[in-house]
Amino acid sequence: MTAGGGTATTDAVAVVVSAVRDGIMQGRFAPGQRLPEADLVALYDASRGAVRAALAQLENEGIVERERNRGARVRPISLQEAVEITEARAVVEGLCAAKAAVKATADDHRKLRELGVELAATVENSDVVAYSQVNQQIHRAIRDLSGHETAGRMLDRLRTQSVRYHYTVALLPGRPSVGLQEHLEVIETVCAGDPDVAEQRMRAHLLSVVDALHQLDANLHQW
Amino acid sequence: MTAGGGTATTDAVAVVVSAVRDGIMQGRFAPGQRLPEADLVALYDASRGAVRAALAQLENEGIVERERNRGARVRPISLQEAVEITEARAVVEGLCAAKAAVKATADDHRKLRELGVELAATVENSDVVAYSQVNQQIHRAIRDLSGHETAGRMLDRLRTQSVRYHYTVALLPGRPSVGLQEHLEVIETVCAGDPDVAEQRMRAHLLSVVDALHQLDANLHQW
DNA sequence: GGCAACCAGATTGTTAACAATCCCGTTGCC
DNA sequence: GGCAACGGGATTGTTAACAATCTGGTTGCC
Repeated sequence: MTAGGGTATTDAVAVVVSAVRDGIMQGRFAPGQRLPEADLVALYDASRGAVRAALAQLENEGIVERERNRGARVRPISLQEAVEITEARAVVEGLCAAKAAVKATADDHRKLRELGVELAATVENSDVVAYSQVNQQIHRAIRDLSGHETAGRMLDRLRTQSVRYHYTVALLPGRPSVGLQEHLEVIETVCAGDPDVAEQRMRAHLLSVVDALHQLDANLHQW
Repeated sequence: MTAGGGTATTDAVAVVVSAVRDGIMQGRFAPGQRLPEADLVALYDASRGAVRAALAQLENEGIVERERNRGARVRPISLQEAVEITEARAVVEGLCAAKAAVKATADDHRKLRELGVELAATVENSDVVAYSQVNQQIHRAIRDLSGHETAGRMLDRLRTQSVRYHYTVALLPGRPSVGLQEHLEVIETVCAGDPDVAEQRMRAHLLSVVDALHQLDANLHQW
């Protein structure tokens, strides 16, 4: 559940990093909210040194910003940045899809199609939470199939930065069914073994997420 | 000169980070070499805490690896990893080229073409060092023109990981003239304002670097 | 001679106290 | 009343000492 990027520092800091990151993802820490070291020490029963190291790492991951002598706060992500992140995902996951199309075995194809069926079920049941989860599983599966570790690390990093937005995109009316269609196409082209088409489809899918983000923005300004 | 990624931590650690990073890039610290904290303290006259924070950041950047209670060492980069990094660069810089093709002004076109002329001169003079520098300037210019900050951060990170290899690629016989040709094509298509073709050309260029890397590997095994 | 337990030096991990900086309410003056 | 200097409290930055762990060589036994 907890993005497992990077090598281990020490145990204590890893615990704090995970806790704060999850807290941000789940919205328990709001964008812009301050994160005083003393509070984190009390919350997670860690030493100040550990908290300090954890904040440094989170800053490096881009989800926390620090100002000298003024502490850390949750970094707010603008819509423009969410768009950029999704555009970057589009090209990197496109690369993964292309590699996956070449490398995947018949057994992998079966598992991918299974995930496709699962995703269809979540749309049928209008289960937005499950939709998001299976959605992630599909992207993760293709990223794993590609065997491209560098791309994997980049995607880990991008994901942690933008997860807050993913939930909201799935809430757009009609979005899940569009997303389902696109995912099924991606899965089929990966199974077909054509790297170029697989890449193109994956990119098209994520660029449609970019459109959805803009639509989300329009809705927000309307209110 | 010094890759300027990331926000500022404190001054002292930033100094150590830059120093060690440059040391690795220039080959003063060899891959696999140990980096004892005490040595860095003595070398850069910094406190141990600062050195420690710096090592944590360098680990996060992927150019140093640490094992608990066993210290830090320069992370060796395999050829496979260099290939992966270049493949990732291909798609991300492709994105930048596409954006740049749309955004660039007539003045930008002029400056780009100037860089192309400079690059041609370095090939004419067989000046490999200057070739590498102008090469970087061209890629940097396109990345800046794109205005895509997320892609920019990703490229910064990729670059610091693989700089050791860049020098060597330019040393392959005939490589500079091939690279020159490709760069000129990229520049012209960006100036033409067609995002799709610009992206395609940039990707083709970097995938040809991937080929060069493989060739480098073959040469190495021959010796 | 070979091998396992052991010990000293070196190296890293952790903690706690000290110093510097900033924020914000207060005071005194014009 | 408005404004600038001041000061206490809170928060972060830095340093130094202490504890834990690893490495490599040595000793003693079989």
